[in-house]
Amino acid sequence: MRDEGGHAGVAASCRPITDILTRVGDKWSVMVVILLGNGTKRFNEMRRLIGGISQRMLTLTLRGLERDGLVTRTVFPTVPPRVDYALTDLGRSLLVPISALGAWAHGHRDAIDAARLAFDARVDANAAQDS
Amino acid sequence: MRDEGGHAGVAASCRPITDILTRVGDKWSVMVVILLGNGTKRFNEMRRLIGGISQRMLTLTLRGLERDGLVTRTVFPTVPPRVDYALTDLGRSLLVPISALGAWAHGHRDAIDAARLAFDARVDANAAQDS
DNA sequence: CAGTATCCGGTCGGATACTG
DNA sequence: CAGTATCCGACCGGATACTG
Repeated sequence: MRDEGGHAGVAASCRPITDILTRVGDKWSVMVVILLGNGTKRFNEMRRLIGGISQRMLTLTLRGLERDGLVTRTVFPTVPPRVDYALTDLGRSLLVPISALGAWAHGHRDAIDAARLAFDARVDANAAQDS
Repeated sequence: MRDEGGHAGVAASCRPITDILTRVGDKWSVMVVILLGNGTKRFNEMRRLIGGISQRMLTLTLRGLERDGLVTRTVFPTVPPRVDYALTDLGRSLLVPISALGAWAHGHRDAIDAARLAFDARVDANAAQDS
């Protein structure tokens, strides 16, 4: 019982993981979660803090996180309107493994950059040889 | 020093994390890494085990992981050709936070599904009201 | 067996304009 | 302020055909 016995169950057992990773692995979700990790924020406040995200994408990202129960959206019926976003308990619990992955990414950043440079150099060398 | 002081540094500090997550958050990378996590595999062997991935995507996924120094590719100049894929030390170290995230995903799967159902029901109810 | 090459539909995400 | 609506280019990923 090591790696054999894999009919199609491998894909099935990874489905939830991949599912989460595609939610959190998109262009902005992690940044939003981490940002909300240190406090409630308003819409345009996040927009400014992130700097580079479009209105549309911030809305879509927040809606996705809200749908998954990671973020709450609180509307104050004032004028001008005010909407607060915050992490739920579920969202805060996600912060733990996300931070672990973040720490890994930060810690191995140089190694990855070096690997990329080496790989690209090797590819370029091969391409030049095929002239 | 809590959440203020964010000019544009938030995006910068999340760049490596997002970078890793877009690599690992694509459709197949996690599955491939976990699969290689319990041993060296050959190309078509992985293709069968994953079941559902196209030849093209498996190639691209493996090339990406190889480029980042997470996977090694060993070609045996035999006939028919044989190519072995395995995790590097870096790749194995990634397995740790990935597994943590996997455990989180697995553990909170029901909560997320429930949140989605509730959210969709709420949206449907609002849509019906706007008839 | 282990790829590469090409085509092509679907989705992601930015830009812009408009609204309560 | 906090969105929605629309358009559109870029990229992702599957299907298919071909190769050493």
